[in-house]
Amino acid sequence: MPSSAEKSTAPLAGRRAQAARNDGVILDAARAVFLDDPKAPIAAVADRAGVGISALYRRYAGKEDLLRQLCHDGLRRYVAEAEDALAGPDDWTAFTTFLARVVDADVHSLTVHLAGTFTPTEEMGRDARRAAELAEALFERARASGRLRSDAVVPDLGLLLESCAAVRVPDPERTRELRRRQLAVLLAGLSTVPDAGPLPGPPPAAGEFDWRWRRRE
Amino acid sequence: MPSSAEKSTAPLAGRRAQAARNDGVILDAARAVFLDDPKAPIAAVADRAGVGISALYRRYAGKEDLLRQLCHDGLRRYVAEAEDALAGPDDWTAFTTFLARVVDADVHSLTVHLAGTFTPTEEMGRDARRAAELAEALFERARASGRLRSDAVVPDLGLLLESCAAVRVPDPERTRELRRRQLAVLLAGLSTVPDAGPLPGPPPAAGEFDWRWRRRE
DNA sequence: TAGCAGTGGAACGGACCATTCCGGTCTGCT
DNA sequence: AGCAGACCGGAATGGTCCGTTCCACTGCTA
Repeated sequence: MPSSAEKSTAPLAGRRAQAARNDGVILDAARAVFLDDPKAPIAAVADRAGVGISALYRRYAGKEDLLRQLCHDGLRRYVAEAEDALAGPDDWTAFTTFLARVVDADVHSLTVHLAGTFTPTEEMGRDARRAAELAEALFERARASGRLRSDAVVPDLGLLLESCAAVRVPDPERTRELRRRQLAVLLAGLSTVPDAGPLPGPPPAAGEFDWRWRRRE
Repeated sequence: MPSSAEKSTAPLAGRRAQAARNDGVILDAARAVFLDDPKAPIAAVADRAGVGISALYRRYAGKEDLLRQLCHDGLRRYVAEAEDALAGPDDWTAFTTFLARVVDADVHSLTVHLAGTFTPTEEMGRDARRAAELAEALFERARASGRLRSDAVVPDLGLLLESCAAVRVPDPERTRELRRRQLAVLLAGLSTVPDAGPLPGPPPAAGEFDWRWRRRE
């Protein structure tokens, strides 16, 4: 309990400050909780954040609202990482560091795995489209670098991210390490190799993973 | 109507036959349902099987019992496929066909993903141990063939199977195709390649994925 | 034809959860 | 100083979902 010493200047003190700080605390807690279990109860978030349920409902109209927010944040993160990577000079490096960052931040769980639990906004649709464009750009540059096997296609990225997100152990830090390893294996598998035969079956198609976004009834 | 003519020989008719047939129908339905959603309600299985709930409870003491049975079957399937593959002459082929079969049958979802929903029997423990031995044997043979990259370790198989099981679209047949593709990528990634750097981070350890088997409370 | 294995499905009781509501506390303003 | 209201903790509410039990019924089987 900081007393009334600092008043107006500093980054807010007292009740207001606590409230403002809670904004972040709650969002962080929500991210952690729903990352661990997409259908965790709201109360779990409140507990994790160390606040009451009211603090949550003061900020979000309901669970769906919170989920949507979280998912949208993840989407934005994805876009941001893609843009950042795209700014780099080396084609292959841009591709791999983008994937590494996205895997590290578990953006996939934050977006795809939360899909269907809320009705998306129009803006999310736009962001998703933009994300797809950027991913394609990254992919094309990777292909241009010549290090990508020729029968790999853009939607393979979906498979790759899903695979990495599936790796999961109780300890988050260890999870990150194992995912990095898995990513390395997958990237090696998608790289040009002299002998390897072609990948089997029809390659994944563009919208083939969108089914998750259909509202679950 | 078929009176007491055929009594013991023929595949049974009438009430008894129906019952015997239901055994299989129910098990199939249960597999399909729980593969799709490990926490599906019992009623979903009954519906899918086209029988009443009683038909289920006549055969299994409860949900846990059914799940355990299903899981054990999966485990046995795993062992059977491993033994079968081990009998083949070519080291690398034995390894890859084993994996393909296990992935096709979705044995991973049947075992690991159902873990923690029931208390395992002692026999399952034995079978699990045997499964691990066989997997290791297969892995060592693959290594002996020289086609496996040197920094791959046995527990990487767990990562691999988890990854493949994570691939999932509404259509089961398409799911199988996509998983085959994913498996191909992963195997390529685990194969010996001239330039590739070493895999990052500490490799997965032996019991590192056993946490799922701890009873969820 | 009596009896019962086998069954369908309603009913029960409990667990779980989103959301609302009711005091209470502290603050910023007058 | 004092008060209106922002903010909050957490109990209470109402509803859904699900495992399991129960009971009436059917048609073999002996």
